[in-house]
Amino acid sequence: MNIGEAAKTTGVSAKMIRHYEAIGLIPRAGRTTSGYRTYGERDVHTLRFIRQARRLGFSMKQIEELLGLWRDERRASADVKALVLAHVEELDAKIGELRAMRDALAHLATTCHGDHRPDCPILADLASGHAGCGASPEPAKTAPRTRPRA
Amino acid sequence: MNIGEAAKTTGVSAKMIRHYEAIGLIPRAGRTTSGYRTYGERDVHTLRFIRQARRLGFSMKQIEELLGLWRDERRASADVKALVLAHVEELDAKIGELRAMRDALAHLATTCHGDHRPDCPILADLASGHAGCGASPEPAKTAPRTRPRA
DNA sequence: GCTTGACTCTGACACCATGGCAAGGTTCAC
DNA sequence: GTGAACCTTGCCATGGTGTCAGAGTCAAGC
Repeated sequence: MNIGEAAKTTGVSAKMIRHYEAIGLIPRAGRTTSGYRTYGERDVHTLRFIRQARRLGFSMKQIEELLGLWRDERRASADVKALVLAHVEELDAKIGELRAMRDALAHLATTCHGDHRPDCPILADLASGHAGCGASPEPAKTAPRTRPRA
Repeated sequence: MNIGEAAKTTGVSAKMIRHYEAIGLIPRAGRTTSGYRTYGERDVHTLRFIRQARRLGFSMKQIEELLGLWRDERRASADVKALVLAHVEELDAKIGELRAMRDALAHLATTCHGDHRPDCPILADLASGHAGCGASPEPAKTAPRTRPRA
């Protein structure tokens, strides 16, 4: 299987497959004599695993750990669960931040009459510098942009 | 006021002030004969406006528009409101995605006994490739990382 | 006046995950 | 053998921020 077909069947772009190889997330693919990468069932499986984890918002680092656990026959399921629960907490934190922003903005919007006149409490509030959103956003792992292809 | 002091009083780092100037978000600052940037009340005001908007999760592009409206005496408050409501929708979408991930993961976690044994439905699910999270995450504007300083 | 420390300047590199483009090689069907 | 569709590598871009390096500037103390 060439990289294009692997991409098609796994939903991971060829570009990303190469990238994952480059950063060592997946082992170096086999090559034909002319240098084309080749993929088998096993590789496809791994790629699907990765795509699925990305969809669930895991960072590459976390996915590395998940892959390690996946490949380790002697893993303890508790380790997997802990990793997942930690990620759930991250998501909760992120959601909380966004919701604080959302609520602050929605409230602000209600204070603005929204017509042709120029005076606008929203701008006044922004200019005042006085917060309105309690959240103190973290670096905030960007969610994976899942497959524009599939 | 030098850039350092402007940074301190506005909560925008000196680095970012220079960056905003470089991308044209704020006008070029005045300079001393030796090349130091100087800032006045007006600049401080603008910077606080920007910081506040970032805190509320607006992208730089949106902030550019907000600044334009802010500076335009003849704006219609409806334009501001529309911009804000659009951003609220973006936030809602983002929150929805994250919550879908969160719920899928939380559910998955409940299926895993989480002990010393290796068998783990979480890994099995990831490996199956069969989704579990309906969300199809967008590029996902990273939330601003607000001031480690203040 | 000289030194020292705190500031400033510019520019480059890093993050993270991904896309895009370009210039060239390969494979396969017609 | 030719063209289309694929593959290769490598570089640049995104967004918003930090960090670092090397060099200039300023003010205060001696």
